[in-house]
Amino acid sequence: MEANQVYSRQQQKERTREAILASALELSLDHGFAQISLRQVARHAGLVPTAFYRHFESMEELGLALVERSFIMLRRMIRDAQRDPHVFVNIIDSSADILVRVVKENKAHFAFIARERFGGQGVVRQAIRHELDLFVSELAVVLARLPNIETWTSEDVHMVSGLFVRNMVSNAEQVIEMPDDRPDLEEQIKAGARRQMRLIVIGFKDWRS
Amino acid sequence: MEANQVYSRQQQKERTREAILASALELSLDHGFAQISLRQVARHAGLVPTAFYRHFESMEELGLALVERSFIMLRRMIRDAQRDPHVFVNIIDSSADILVRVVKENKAHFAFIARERFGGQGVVRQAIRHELDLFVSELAVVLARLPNIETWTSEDVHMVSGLFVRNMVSNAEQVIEMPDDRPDLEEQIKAGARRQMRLIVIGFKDWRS
DNA sequence: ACACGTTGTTCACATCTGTTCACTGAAAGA
DNA sequence: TCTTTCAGTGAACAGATGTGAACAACGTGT
Repeated sequence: MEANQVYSRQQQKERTREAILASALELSLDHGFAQISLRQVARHAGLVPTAFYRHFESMEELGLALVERSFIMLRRMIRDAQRDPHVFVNIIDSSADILVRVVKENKAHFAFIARERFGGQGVVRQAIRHELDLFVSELAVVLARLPNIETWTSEDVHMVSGLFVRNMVSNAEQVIEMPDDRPDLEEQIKAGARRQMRLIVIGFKDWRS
Repeated sequence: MEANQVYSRQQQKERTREAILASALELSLDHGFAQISLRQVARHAGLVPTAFYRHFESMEELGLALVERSFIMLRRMIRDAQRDPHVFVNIIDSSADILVRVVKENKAHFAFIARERFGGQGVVRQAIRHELDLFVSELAVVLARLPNIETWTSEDVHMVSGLFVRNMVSNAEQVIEMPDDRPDLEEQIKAGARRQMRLIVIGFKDWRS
């Protein structure tokens, strides 16, 4: 190394580990995680292929680390959103805004989840499905406290939660696929998301069984 | 060839083309289309790698052929479903039944669409998105004639159509991922789909703007 | 009957892959 | 200060990959 005496051993190790993760995320944006090779990741991180093994046993382990990391990000986003004062005033409109903004900010992570949820190799895909199921359950707990919903059966609440998460994922997909030079589409996506949420919410008060 | 004098040249060509398409579809069920190689497809179809080029210029072209084929199947399914007398009696329940049945029957095609919709390489993914958009528009025309909806703006109808297609895709994904040895899950998926559709339909009559 | 065109084969090559092994240099610990 | 530890290197491998060129076999139109 040139002038890295500044960093301790642990710091340096953490640094290159970070570089590997970032490289994998960036490369999988273009080609999908399952398509990229160990050598590509190492090269992009400025490493020789064999050095990869000092940090991950295999590409699969790297993939699982990315899943974990992506969902940590997702949960932080939800937590922050719940603190936002705007969501009390108008849940639907602000949710759409927040979704679009956060997805744009963390495009690579969301794209990773969206793609590998189906495209990925066995274990990674399984991990994502598990995390998503968990996420539906967590949202169900939040929803259960809403005015029109507090009398519903837990099955019904779970269903609605699934409906919301599904639409969240789907809208996130749209934002990811949105070309950078078409900011008009952003408003269109938001409008669609709002409409969908409103329609679902309208059904709440007349729901039975 | 051993005893294939029975078949004309065109017939034989069509046969191996068919074999290539079927092989690609079958192989992509396990690993995803983007992961499989030209050589694997050729081998599985009983061909030498270079013979592949007599039928497709590249794997990408093969992928596009599979997209086309899968959506032809999807449209035929919708057309047949509309003829089914049960759908008049109870749209929601029979839709859920039909969806699960057809997806089970054409698992490979649906899995291909679901996976490559996001996991795939650029052109294939783009083709699928385009076909799906088209599909939403087609469904919108059908929906526009429904009792509560005929007064809506076309934008709103399009939105609802998107909501339905999205849920259809999502439920299809669940059916695909369903283990073969768990037929109890099937009823659960149907129940979920029914609930979701009902909730959305309930919103219809109170929808405005 | 014969020349042509087309499907599929055989051989070849350069490239990229994952993984192994022995190594080096410098930080960490004694 | 001397020794140990360990992140990163470099060369080497066996295998898979896409693709090109020459060639064989055989339906097809003349």
